[in-house]
Amino acid sequence: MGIVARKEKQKQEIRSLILEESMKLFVEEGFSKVSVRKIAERIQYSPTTLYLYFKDKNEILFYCCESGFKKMLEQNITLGLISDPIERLHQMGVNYLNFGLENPEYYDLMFIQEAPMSALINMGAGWSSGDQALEALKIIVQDGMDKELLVPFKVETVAMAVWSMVHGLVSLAIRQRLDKLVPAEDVEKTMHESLDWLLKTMKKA
Amino acid sequence: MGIVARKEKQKQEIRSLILEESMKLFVEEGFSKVSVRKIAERIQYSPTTLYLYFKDKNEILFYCCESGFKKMLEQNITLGLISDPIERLHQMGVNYLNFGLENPEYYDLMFIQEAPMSALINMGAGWSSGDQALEALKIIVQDGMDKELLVPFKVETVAMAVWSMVHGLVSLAIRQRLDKLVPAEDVEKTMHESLDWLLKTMKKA
DNA sequence: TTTGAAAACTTAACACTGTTAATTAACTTT
DNA sequence: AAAGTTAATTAACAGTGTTAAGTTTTCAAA
Repeated sequence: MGIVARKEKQKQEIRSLILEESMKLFVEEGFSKVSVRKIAERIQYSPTTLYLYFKDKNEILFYCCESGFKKMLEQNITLGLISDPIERLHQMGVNYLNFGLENPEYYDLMFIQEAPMSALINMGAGWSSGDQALEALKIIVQDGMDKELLVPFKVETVAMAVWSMVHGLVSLAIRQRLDKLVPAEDVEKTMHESLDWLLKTMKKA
Repeated sequence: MGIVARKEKQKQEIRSLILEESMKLFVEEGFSKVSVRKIAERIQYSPTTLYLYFKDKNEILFYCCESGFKKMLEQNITLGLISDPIERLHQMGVNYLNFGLENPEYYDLMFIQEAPMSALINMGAGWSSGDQALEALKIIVQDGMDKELLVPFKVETVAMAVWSMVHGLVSLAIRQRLDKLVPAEDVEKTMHESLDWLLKTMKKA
């Protein structure tokens, strides 16, 4: 059945086209400016056609997240070389901050907006590449404790703490809340200092 | 000029009415469900009337934030009794987590949404009660260092780290991202453990 | 090659959203 | 009472996500 396979392929191509153009749109203009009609206009289709390929707008955003996570994981391939858990964790944090600050629209979608998560709930599926990053974090923390560089504690708890901190930094920065604490031009520098402080502090004496 | 004063008072009353009803609305139905028309319907005025009292919707939300901060500060009055900086900081963190989890709609507005901040930028004014809370945090951190309970570091940096962490915890929880790390029923407990871990970790040995 | 069903796509419409300009109603001052 | 000022409204614009109904295209069987 070569013909049904080809049709399936075409369908997937249009799906990809929709996702690509959606991503371009919110990288260019931010999350709030992405509308079904604007996406449709870019791919030269009627707005309602999108509903033949995706359940609703949230589902489109959900799949855009996936590609965001891939982007994020790519940034972490350099990590493979670092073996010291603390240093590795530190570099992971630095990458996280940089990703957030360089791709605020992606970050917004992946971690701040609720839309993609409500799509996730309305679907059976999980969050493949999203979970992957969290697993990596847990493994490093565990490794650090095994090598007695971190004081022993429940791994999930420490992982949650570390993730929350870097997420807190990025999300407050993106939403201009850190300007209240330090001058705007010092925000990025101070964010990195905060990360340094955390790692220095949690390191076993 | 008793008459002009009375008119001014009436104007302020309607302003308050708008704000009260707006707050009720998003406590009941969440931020995204608050629309100008819904507010107007509740106070039995035409939607456009709101624009005679506020520049736009963002400005309404901005003033709702103010009342959120007041609510938050109220929760902190019990803090006055605690003199030990670490314990005080800990209780402050606990209050913060509780406020976020108990008033997710308020928290959303105050720290996650960008709308109120863009209103702030379009106004000359500052963020009176918002800044106040941050000052309190800085003072405690400074106090902890003075009393040699915390290792010396740039105060803004440590304050930013602590705030980011609790904000990260709350905002990830509100957006259902922590379910990816621990089962939903353990989220709240683990959040508090993360906070405990931070304070235990940052305490000078 | 023509027919007919299935798939792909579009048009029209609904019920919303924030916001502005023009218009009417109400109250104050002369 | 007439004129002027303020307050509130109606009508409208341009946009949003989404659904139902109608149209066009595709493609296998007769």
